[in-house]
Amino acid sequence: MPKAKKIQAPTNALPKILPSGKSDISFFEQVYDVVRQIPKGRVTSYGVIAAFLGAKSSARMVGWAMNASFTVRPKVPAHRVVNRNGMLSGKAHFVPPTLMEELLTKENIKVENNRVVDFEKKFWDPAIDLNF
DNA sequence: TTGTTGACCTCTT
DNA sequence: CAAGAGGCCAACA
Repeated sequence: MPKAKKIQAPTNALPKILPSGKSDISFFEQVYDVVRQIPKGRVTSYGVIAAFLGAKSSARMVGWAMNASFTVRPKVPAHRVVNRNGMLSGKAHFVPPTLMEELLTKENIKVENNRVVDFEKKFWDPAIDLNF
């Protein structure tokens, strides 16, 4: 389960402007920006974030971003991100593994069987409250 | 440099 | 309805 692997923040985690002027900031950094703005007491999913950033099929990358999020500052509320079904798939990656559930509980989000209760009500869509 | 591995999602059998 | 496969792309061995 928790392999306790050390993961470094992506080398291109900082805003980066390419000579071609094509790309502005890295995918990872965009993910962090979105996650940081998740309102307290709300949750969202990997896929939605990916889709919001224009990488619909890159939900896995959001997962990787979360994996490295612990090494990134300012801190990212990774516990507010769950999978499509509202399940705490990343729970095992927290230290301790119970931390994710605890943090959510503190924010009035009930968790049962590794799943967020009333997920649809707590769900937060970046496309709604965020204007890019 | 190539191959494997994901905190996922969706479409297809 | 359940299970499998493909796709995405960065990090690692």
